[in-house]
Amino acid sequence: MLKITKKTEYALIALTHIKGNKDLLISSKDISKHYNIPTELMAKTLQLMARVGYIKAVKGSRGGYQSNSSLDKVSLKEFIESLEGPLALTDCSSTDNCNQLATCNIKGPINRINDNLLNFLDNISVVEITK
Amino acid sequence: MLKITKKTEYALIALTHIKGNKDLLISSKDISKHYNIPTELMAKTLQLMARVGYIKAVKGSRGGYQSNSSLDKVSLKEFIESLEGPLALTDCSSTDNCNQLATCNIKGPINRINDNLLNFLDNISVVEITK
DNA sequence: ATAATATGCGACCTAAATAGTCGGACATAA
DNA sequence: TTATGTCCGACTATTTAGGTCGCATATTAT
Repeated sequence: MLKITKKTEYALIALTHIKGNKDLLISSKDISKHYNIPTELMAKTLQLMARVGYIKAVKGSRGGYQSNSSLDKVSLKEFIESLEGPLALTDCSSTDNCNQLATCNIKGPINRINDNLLNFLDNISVVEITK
Repeated sequence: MLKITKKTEYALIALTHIKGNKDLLISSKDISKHYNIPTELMAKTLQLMARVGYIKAVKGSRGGYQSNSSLDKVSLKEFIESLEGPLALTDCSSTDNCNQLATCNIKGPINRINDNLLNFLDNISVVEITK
């Protein structure tokens, strides 16, 4: 309930580690071993972050990942959503497939809270975590 | 991701409905039909709320539920936790069964964010939703 | 009395989301 | 040409959420 996923956790741990070793190439295995994270899952998560552009990948032997500048302006909301999809407190906040939609008596307040929550996450910068 | 559960949703809808019909006895079926909520699940949720003390139950034919005053001071955090258990952004925020605990490099910032988030939910009163 | 209609409660089942695994392709340096 | 990387999709397992069922108890109307 209200938890962030392991994927997001692993992503933040990895990102922090990579940023802490600026200019060095860090392999997926390095990180997964260091932090006791399942190898394949760590690999997949790093690939995802590379695809999105948060880190730079270097292929081949002696390859690895490198910190990519310019994620200073990325908010936690943006970060999570780019890895996991849209954030919302309820279904009706993002989609409209809800069986109570027509008669719902808490839609207004809930959506207001949802907005405030997303705003809260949007005002947290990822670098507040990774630095 | 970050969603509140249906149980909480149903609880809030029911509570709002019951409070809107002050002094009247509202049955579980009434609510489940009105809002298109699975009967048994609505029943269970109402029983839970009655047990916690948010509403008052009257058994027997012509029985039902009634609004219980003095939930004005209940926060959304308190409400959710009493129905679902402790809220936390990560495992390490509430328990200590985490495989990264020893080496984790984001524990500090994450727990700070967790605190702020819980604080945010603790500053929302349930009546802001139900009224 | 007893039938009808409520709540109370635990065990159970199902569905969906999350977490983790596997196999194989491609890239590059030693 | 081998060792060591990233890349990627499909797959399986586990956990959590969502929903169902059966039976007990309480109360009221008939």
